[in-house]
Amino acid sequence: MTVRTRFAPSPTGYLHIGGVRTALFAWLFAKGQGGQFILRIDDTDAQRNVDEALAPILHGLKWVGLDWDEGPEIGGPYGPYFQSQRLEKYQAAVQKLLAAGAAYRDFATTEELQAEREESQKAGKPFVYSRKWRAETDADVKRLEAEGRAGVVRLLMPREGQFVLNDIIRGEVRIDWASEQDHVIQRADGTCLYHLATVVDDHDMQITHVVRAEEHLSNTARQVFMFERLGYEVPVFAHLPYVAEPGSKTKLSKRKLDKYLKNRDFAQLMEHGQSIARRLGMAVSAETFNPVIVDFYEQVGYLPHALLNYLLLLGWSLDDKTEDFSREDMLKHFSLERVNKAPASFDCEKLVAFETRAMQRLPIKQRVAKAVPFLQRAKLVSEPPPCDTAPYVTRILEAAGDRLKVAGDILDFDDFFVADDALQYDEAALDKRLRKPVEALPLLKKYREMLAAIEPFAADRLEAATHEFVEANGLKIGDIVHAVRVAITGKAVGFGLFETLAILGRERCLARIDRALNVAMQPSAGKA
RNA sequence: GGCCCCAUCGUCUAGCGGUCUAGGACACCGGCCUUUCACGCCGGUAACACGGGUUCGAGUCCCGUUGGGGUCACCA
Repeated sequence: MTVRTRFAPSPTGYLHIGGVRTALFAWLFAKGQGGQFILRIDDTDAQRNVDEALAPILHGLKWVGLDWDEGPEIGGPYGPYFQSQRLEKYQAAVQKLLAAGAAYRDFATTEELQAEREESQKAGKPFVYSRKWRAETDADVKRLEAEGRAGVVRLLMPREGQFVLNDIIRGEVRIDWASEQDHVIQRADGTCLYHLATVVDDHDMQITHVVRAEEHLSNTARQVFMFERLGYEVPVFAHLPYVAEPGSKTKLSKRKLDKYLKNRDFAQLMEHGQSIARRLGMAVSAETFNPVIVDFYEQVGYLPHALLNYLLLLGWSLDDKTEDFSREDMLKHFSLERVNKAPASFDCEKLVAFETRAMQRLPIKQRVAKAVPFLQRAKLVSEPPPCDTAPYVTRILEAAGDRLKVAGDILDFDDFFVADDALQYDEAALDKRLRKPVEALPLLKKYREMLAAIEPFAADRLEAATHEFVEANGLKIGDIVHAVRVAITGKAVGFGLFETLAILGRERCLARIDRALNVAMQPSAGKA
């Protein structure tokens, strides 16, 4: 029997980072042993814009490369894969449970139930429904309906003994049946609830292993109860620890961004992403654009594999040293047995470290291919790009080396793409390097003349000439290099100056220096 | 609060009774390199929550305490 796992998100409008990890583990477990990974949409809670709320989830899964064998868009032999389209199946299961004496019709009102709950709470006892409005016969049903009551269907849960679960990750877990409620599985209007639906679907779709987050652990007893009373084979369960907040053990949630933003690393990750997004002209509201949502990483230009590699090690490890996993390595080595039991907190710094390493290893050609779309989105390069774009960006990225951590970082080098007379100067750098040192402007002028004559206008020649220039004028290299950098890039920081000069070319360098000389003679913008 | 789960450096983890004076990675702190930034290199700080057992021997097994977390819907 081949292994079949599933990921069953509800259409919330975004893909949570913890959800990706759950999907990853389920995907790896199945695909690693030649099985199937199924995507099913838990939309029993019929919402209006399912398509709209689902799109980002499908998109996110595709982006990280977690492809599904059956599910939305591709269908499959056990469809439909949307719970909202499977109601008859659930209703049939309800009938079966009713017939088997595993469920009953119940006519209690919300208020009556609430009263019972409060009573047990007052008594300090766990709530156990009295089953007072349970209809045992058709006559009961008639009588209760005549009272104007609406009937739901509840599970007739055992009230003695223990449920024993053998979880792949957590081992043996015991729960007293008495602590379980008579859960509602069908509403008065005939619609069905999640617990029933998930059991019916997992069976219909022949799921062999339910790999899901730990918050479902306490749901397992009632689900297994249904599997058994429905005469279904019970799948194997594996409950993953959840992904926790940075620096805490509380479950990571999209709703607590304000709190996470107080974490320095998280705030930094966010700010870095937002600065890129802003330059792309994107909306950067924390509500829709933040590191808890997977889309964030795609928009900013992270490599999907780096995210996956990081997430893989969040709660799982192969041994005491292996950190880098190719997709093949992951599939080959992953096992649920080695998943940790304790929650793991989301560590931004480490994610960035994986990303940095992955980007460094990416061949230059691919780095260029990742970067160019960002230049286009920022309107720094036209679309389609001029034919000299690729070689030009290649030179920049070669010079930038590992300074490009995510593809969007290419925007740090926007100065290579703007017109000479549109270059923005960092005022602080201008003050420090050109306006404040008394000798700066005359020196820069002199250096400009040297540049005008130098042949060839190439990095190594420029470097040698600059050293000669420094020596001839009794300077230190720092006396000229910083001034030139500010003059030609507008910035205080950047990669090697001589590469920068060479890439820009003589004409643009001279034009920029001339303009900088002019600008530097004006008073600081802030004071003007 | 009831029930359930969890517990090794700041973080992710290795460790499945002796090889642990606890290993790796990220972060951090020094130093080197250096035209800025980044990288790189060298070195360093840093953990078995606590208390009882079991055992010749416990980070590793058991119990308790403490702490953390999850869950208690006609949500999924």
